[in-house]
Parts: sequence; structure tokens; C-alpha cells
Amino acid sequence: MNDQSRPKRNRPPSMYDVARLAGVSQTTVSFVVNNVTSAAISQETRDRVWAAIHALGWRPNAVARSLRTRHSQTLGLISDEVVTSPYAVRMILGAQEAAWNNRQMLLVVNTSGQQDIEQTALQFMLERQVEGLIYATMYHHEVTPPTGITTVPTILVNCFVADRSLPAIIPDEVQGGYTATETLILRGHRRIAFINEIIPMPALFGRLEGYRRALTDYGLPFDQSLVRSCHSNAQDAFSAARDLLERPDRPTAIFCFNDKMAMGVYDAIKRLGLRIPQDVAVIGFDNLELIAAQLYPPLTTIELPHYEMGKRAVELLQSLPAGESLPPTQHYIPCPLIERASV
Amino acid sequence: MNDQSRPKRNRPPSMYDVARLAGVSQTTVSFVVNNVTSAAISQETRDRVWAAIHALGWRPNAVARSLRTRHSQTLGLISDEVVTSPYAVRMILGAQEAAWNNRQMLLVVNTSGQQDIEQTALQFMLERQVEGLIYATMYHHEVTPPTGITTVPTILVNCFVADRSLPAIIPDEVQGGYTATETLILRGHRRIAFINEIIPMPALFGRLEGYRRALTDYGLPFDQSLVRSCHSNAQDAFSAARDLLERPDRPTAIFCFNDKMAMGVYDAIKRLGLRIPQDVAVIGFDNLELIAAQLYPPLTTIELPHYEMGKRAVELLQSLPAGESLPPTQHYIPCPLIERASV
DNA sequence: CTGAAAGCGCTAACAT
DNA sequence: ATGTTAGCGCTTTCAG
Repeated sequence: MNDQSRPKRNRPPSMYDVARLAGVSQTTVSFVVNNVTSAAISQETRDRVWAAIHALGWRPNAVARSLRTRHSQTLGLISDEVVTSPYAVRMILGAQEAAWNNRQMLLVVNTSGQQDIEQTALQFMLERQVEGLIYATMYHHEVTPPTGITTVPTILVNCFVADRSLPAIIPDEVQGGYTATETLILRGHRRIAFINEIIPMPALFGRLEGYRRALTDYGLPFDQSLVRSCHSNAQDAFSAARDLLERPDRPTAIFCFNDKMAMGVYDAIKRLGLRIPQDVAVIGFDNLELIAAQLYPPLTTIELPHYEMGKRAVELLQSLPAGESLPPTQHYIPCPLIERASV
Repeated sequence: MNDQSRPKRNRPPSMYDVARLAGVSQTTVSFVVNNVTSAAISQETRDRVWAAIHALGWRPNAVARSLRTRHSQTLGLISDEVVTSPYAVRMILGAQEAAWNNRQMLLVVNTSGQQDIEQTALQFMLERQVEGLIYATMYHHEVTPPTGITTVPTILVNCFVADRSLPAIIPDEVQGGYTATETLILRGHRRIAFINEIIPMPALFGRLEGYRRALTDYGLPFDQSLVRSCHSNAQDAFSAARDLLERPDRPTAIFCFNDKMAMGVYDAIKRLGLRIPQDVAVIGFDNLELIAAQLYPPLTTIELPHYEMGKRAVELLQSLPAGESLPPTQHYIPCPLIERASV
């Protein structure tokens, strides 16, 4: 039971233990570990220190360092349902990878949309001294974040506040709708239907706006009867598509509000014995791999740039000089076309 | 420019500032904040302290507390691709909610399967004094986690080490395969096909085993020609199903290795003018909402218990007395039947 | 009922 | 080229 040269108590070795073993001061250890250039430590000393570190299996204690430096190297991510939704997990990935590149880590909490959890989560994160906060939502909509969120640099992702007083990163729905429609037009389609979402939300208005603008730009008439609204699920889209396709002057292309709807549209087209894309072309929105790549033929669609949004959010936070906060810019991220085989 | 009773420097107020304002010692503030029962503080003092706290807008500094108490209240989650995959995001949710219930937070990093990132991530997490570690994978398979992972209580989720020397939480594939098959049998089916995955992995063997056991238990013969293997995508499953259904003695039910494959199987059945489930019943695996609920008719399937696995992992970690580590038990989590309309 | 004092493990002036 | 020293903000004996 002798404790010869063992670290004190039962704790993991501290820098002090390393210093003792190496026969130097704790300061010196800190200098060599952190490669402090202002203090030129002799190579011989460095070697002794590293040897002691390895002998002891010492590992820096980031908590102690954070306390001292007042830098937690941590970013907080509060989301409503993002984590439960395949739509947007890539947002977390983008944020996490960007954080990683800066030696930061991500503290995540999912609030399931509950206000009280949201408020508590914010408190917990602030207590943990996060250096920046991302407030993200599953689908693009207006929000009122918990009070006190601006205590630390914050950025909204996939959402915005009514008065646009907080910086936000949101998908460019208009461009997305435009690109989808334009893609169809450039393939020669003239009668392009649009099966839109029915519940009012930015995506609905933005994509419709893009659809109209593209028609206008290419000199095509806007035909109200070609635009249908329904809930964004395969079932309802199936009915909408069937109605559209049973008309004598049926559209030759259908732009779907999202990939789930495209699934129903595929069913309707096949049921009528028509072929995709020869008889009717289909373009979706979201780029849900799971659906888009599995459908036959694989679905051409517009991607919601989740990864990019997460990445940009973190990069913006990192670009900030200490103590400042981000200007309330609304960053619109383009929604790229993902070509597969349905157009 | 007078600084009367303002917190020192430019920092957020500390407990010391609160104490001064309330006219008590820092100790007293700590006692009232933490509701320390061993020290009975008078109600009047408590009120003064709380008043000061609110006046100053003081918030505890969790980093300082962690340093002092040696408890970070943090769990680490290292995953390969889990975060990118809709399959398993619910695992993170389960883990996060369980952590939350214990006032812990989750530090997550996705390694994209890269060994070096994995190793670094582990180091970072240990430096941050995580009190437990979850090592999770996207799909159920064998792994060799980074060295040093057992420095802190660790549990594997959806994976295991060859010698089973680390505790693991894994889906009960055999039971899942059994349940799927039994469900079909109980609906009166006698010729049940199984379109299995072709790449060797625990899920393939487990589900097949369950399929065979169910047949045996119900006195049905195992017919090798009814079992097909292909890559788990809709396309290949489409072909496999067509082959199966074009036989004169076609099966009346098809058990699909996963929901993606079920998508292709649906297409094949419909293409042949058959109805689901009247002419042929279909059961999937995974319970990918996105597919299962959108398919027509909605797909009956077996759920991969991701949420439950994440939750259990954290709860096991939390149940651990300080300083101990989990016994290397392999916890099999049941895969429940999710009834929709395809059987 | 309350306070003094000693750290937790580390960084960073400032000395030497 | 390296050591002394003073904290970072908090918890927790131990005294009174």
C-alpha cells in the first residue's frame, strides 16, 4: 500500500504532478503543453516534461482551463424537432463539423417545441458558458425565441423573428421554386402544374412566388387551375395529381412542394399507366435521400440546404470578434437542384 | 463613469458580487442558492440574497462549479453516421431526453467513421470531463472503439465488440424477425417469402433466424426458394419481388428486410395488378416514418428501437455508482410491431 | 445561523 | 530559460 510517486489522492494526475515528476514548475509544464512561444523552453526540458506527461498519462482538464481563460470552446444548439426529423439532421452535422474545425464542441438539446424546456435549456447553456448559440427549427417558420437568448451571440437557423431583429439563416425558397420551374421549362414543358402545401408557411409562399416568376421570365402564362394545394403527404398529393392528370389538357410536368408529395404523385402517374418522365415529368423539393433515391425513377428535386445552413451558422458565430454580436442580417441560402431521372 | 456597486471589471456578476450586495458572505449565497439543508439560513437572509441575485442578474457559472465538484454533468456521444441518418436520429433524442431528466447535457460529435476524428473526439470529451460515454453506430455491427474509451464509463449502442467485453445495447434482431413472421402466420399466411439483405451483418442473420424459428414454432416448412437476398434498396427489392410473384405458387406474404425494400416490393405488387394486403401482404423493418407512413397502403413494420436504445444507454450510465464501470452485459432491446395496413 | 479559508486544475503576468 | 504568484467562480469543511 505504498504510494510512492503516485498522483495525490485518487484523482487523475494534474499538471502539478507532471511538474513534480519532471522536476520543473507547473508553469513550465503549461508553457510546453501550450507551446507558448513567448517563453523559450529548452528542448531538453520539453522532453523531460513530455516524458513525465506520458509516464503519468496526464490529460489537460478542459474545465479548469475554461474557468481560467473564460473560454468554454462550446457552442449550444437548441432545436425544436430538428433532431427527430430526417429533414434536418444534416443541419446538426454541418454545425458540428464547422465547430470541430475550430476545436469547439456542440451541446445539443431538443425541446420538442416546449417553451419551458426551451427556457431551461437556454439557462443551462448560458451557465455552461457557451460562446454562441444556434436556435434551429425543423421547418422554416417564424419564431419567438426564449428571453435572454441574446445574452450570447446567437443565430437563428431555418427560422426568423417577426421584426427580423435577429440574424437568421434561411433557405431561399423563392429561388428554389424558381429553379424547379425553370428546370422544367428548359426541358420544354409548357403546362407545368404545382402541387403546393396548404398550411400557410414561408415555404408555400416563397416557392409559389418562384414558380410564378419563372413562368413570367420565360413568357408563360400563369394558370391558376394548374396550382393545387393540399396537405403535404403522399395520400393527398395522389388525389391532387389524379385530378390534374385526368383533365383533357393534362399538364406535362408537376412540381411538388416536397418529396413526400412526389411519392403520391408517382403513384398517381403509374396508376394511370403514364410514364415518368416521358409522359409527365416530376420534380420534388427537400431532397430526402430516403425517398428521392428510392423512388423509381429516382426523383429530381431541389435540396433544402440544411448542412450548409448549419455550417454557415457556426462559421458566422466563429467569425465574431469577442464581445460583439452578429448584425441582424437574414442570410438566404440557395437551394440547389439535384438531378436524378424524373425530369 | 462612476462604478458604484457595479460588478468588478466587465465580467458577468459573480457570487461574490451578490454576497456584497446582499451584505452576506459568499458562503451564505452558495448555501441559499443550493438550498443546503445542513445550514439553516434565516428566511430574511434568503430573501435578501435572492433580491441581490435578481438585481444583478446573476447566473451560476457551471464551469466553476464543475471544477470544484468534479462533476461536469455532461455525457459524451460519439457516433459514426448516426446523426446523418434518419434511421437513428431518435437514438440521440432518447439519449438527450434521458440526460435532460438528470440535468445532464450531451456533447455530440459525429466522426463520419474516421478513426483519427474518433480518437481526437474521445480525447476532447475526456478533457471536458464527461461523466459517461456513448459510442453509437448507424447500423448494428461489430466495432473496435478508440483506445482509452474505458477511461470513463462507456456503453456501446447499436454495436458491440468482438469479445463482448464492453456493455452494449443492441436491437433484438431475432425477436424482430420472429415477430414479423409470426404476425404474418397469425393472419393465415402459409407461403411467406423473405427478401433479406445480402451483405453479411448481424441484422441479416438475426432476422433470418427469427423467420426460421417462427416457421418452426408454427409447424411450417422452411422453403429456401422463398428466401431471396439482395442489396437493401427499392430497385433490387423490386426485382426480387417480381421474381417471387411471377411464380405459379406465388407467396401470399412478403417479409422485407427493411422499409426501403418494401417500397420496391410495393411497386412490384402494384405493377402486377395485385392488391396489398388482399392479394399479398407486406411487412417491413425499421419503421422509417417517412416511408412507412407515406406508402399506400401504410406499411406495417417492425420498429428498430432507436429511441429506447439511446434512453437506456443514458439511464444505465446514470445508474452507476461513482467510480464504477458497467458490467459487459449485452442488452437486447425488443423490436416492436408497428401495425399499419399492409398485413 | 453565518463566515473564513482552503482549494478544484489551470493560465499568465511579472519576476528572476 | 524558468519560477512565483495571483487568481478564474465556486463548494465545503470547520469555526464561531
